[in-house]
Amino acid sequence: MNRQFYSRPATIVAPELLGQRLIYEGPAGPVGGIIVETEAYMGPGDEASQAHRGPTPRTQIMFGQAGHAYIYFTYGLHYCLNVVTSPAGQASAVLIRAIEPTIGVEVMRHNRPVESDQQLTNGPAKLTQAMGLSVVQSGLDLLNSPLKLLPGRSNQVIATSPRIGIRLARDRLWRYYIRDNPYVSRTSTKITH
DNA sequence: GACCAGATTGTCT
DNA sequence: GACAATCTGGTCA
Repeated sequence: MNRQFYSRPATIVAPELLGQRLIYEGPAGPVGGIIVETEAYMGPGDEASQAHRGPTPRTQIMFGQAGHAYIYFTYGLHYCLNVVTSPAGQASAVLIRAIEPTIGVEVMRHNRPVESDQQLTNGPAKLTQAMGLSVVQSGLDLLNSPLKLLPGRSNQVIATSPRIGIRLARDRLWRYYIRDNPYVSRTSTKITH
């Protein structure tokens, strides 16, 4: 996994991130798990992307170098984690929507007390809360920081669907997830394979 | 499971 | 001033 891996369009990188391990070496020890759900955002040409109207102070990290983390604050109380892709300036990024918790599960249970581990990281704001990520970690280089990606499983069965929680460009099937994995954020009512 | 309301604040028009 | 790449907790079935 090198810079070249990330320097490709989000629609290519997003499905390839499925099955890989996301790890954050946090203050309470390493936390993370297997990525099971992602979404691609393609920059200014994508109406659903925050980069749609060009760079702003908030979105400038998306316009920077591939392989960096872009974490934003939304709905007044939630954080979402993205990986910047494509060559700098294109503002293409992949939203990490869900992971299967495998590393530091005790720490994540403490960060996010819920009844079942299935609810621990099965959503974009849930996994940032469980892993202890916020805008403080935004901008970190996944190739050289406490936030990193490592090889995990391969040969996963990948399904696609429309992206979730957006108003525009709902016709694009740019959500990718591992089929039948219990940690995917929701059982979509409208699955397209 | 489906549908709905409310939380809560940064960001941009 | 409108809205947001969401979540929780309620109702009804």
